[in-house]
Amino acid sequence: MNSYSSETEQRIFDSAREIFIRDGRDGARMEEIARHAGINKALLHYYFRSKEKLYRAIFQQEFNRVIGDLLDSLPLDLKISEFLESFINNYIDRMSRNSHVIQFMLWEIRSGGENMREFLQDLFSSGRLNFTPHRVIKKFQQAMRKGEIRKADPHQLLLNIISMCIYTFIAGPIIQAIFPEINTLDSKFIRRRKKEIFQLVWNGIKP
Amino acid sequence: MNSYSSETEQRIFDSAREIFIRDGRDGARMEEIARHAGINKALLHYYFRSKEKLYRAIFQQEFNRVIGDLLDSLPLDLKISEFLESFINNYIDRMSRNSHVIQFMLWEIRSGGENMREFLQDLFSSGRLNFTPHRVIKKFQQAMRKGEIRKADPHQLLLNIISMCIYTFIAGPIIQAIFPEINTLDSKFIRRRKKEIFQLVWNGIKP
DNA sequence: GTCTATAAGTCGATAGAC
DNA sequence: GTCTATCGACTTATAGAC
Repeated sequence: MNSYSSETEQRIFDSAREIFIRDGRDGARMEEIARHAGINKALLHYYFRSKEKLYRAIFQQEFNRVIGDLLDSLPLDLKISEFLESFINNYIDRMSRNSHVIQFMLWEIRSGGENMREFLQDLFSSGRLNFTPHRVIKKFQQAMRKGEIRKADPHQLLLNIISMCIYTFIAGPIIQAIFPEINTLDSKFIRRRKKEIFQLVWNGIKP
Repeated sequence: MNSYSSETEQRIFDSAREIFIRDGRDGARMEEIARHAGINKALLHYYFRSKEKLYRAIFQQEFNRVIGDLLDSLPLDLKISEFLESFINNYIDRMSRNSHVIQFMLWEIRSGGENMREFLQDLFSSGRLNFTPHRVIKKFQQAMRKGEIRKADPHQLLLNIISMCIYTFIAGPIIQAIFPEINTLDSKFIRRRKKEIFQLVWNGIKP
């Protein structure tokens, strides 16, 4: 996987990732990426022909890492309540680890999202995921048929759960501006978040 | 309120808003704003001394409009189930009307969020809101004491509701990439969204 | 592969005429 | 108030030496 043709290329990648995530596609400066990597601008263009190409490379790598990490290895054969709890815990843990990258990707979404669409296509069609949103939908539908949970729109249910898991990591600073006593990255807050989301969901859909 | 010293100033504002929201602070170009307003760069600097000042003016205006619109005029004296339904319906309606602005503000949040903190402070201390997050928290606490809803962490409950109301408008393009059959801005989807959020919440917390 | 130097172009801002 | 013209700083990208 992460085998680069040289150590320099790896250093460029690391620097570019950090600076693109911090400043965005337009705010990032090639000179700063070079300086941070301990080289100069010319060498940057020797490895990646343009800023755009470098950006796309970084974006794709981060996208696959985060989304892959997110969708991979979640046990679909658990009974529904345990599955939900496991799903929520997993999702929140992975989000809290990647909150800065999430916001970086949101910016990309805004500028059309063609990159995201393309990369998602790649990821789903690659077959290297044992876990896709569509399988979760099917699991919900099965549980509803068996009467293990109330009948509801399975897509809306999934969106509800994902919304609750992800939003505090997107809007952290604004939440803290309104409620100064909350620190959205604090481990205590995160633990409570998992518990309260699961309780609301489970009470909301159990038969 | 919206009384500008001239029609030109108004045209500048309209153009700047559109382009800042579309391209962000760094991506926006003064020349394009000028051209779009039917004037030239020099006149832009005649009215607003710098790009930064123009940006701040736009941001503050949009921020106050959206947040004010959001927090204003929500009946706190309804009984809790009706209040929740009204809150969710209101929130989603206002979000769907302002989804592009929301994403614009999220980008601002990322770059530190000092602007947001400052403007929020202004808004809450101005006293011109009859509705604040803290009052919602108090309403939840009251309802819990009276046994009208289950006991839970009121901050977490509010975050849960807001998350569900807002997330689909932030992540629209990625949701559509995964589920092509969903259009997050379609009025049918929005109506179903309101219904399913309320049902999950109410089933989740009713006594 | 890595560097210095600089081309080529863009952008924010201003001077100065009307 | 509005324009043309241009400055000066910055940015991406490349040429060419080593």
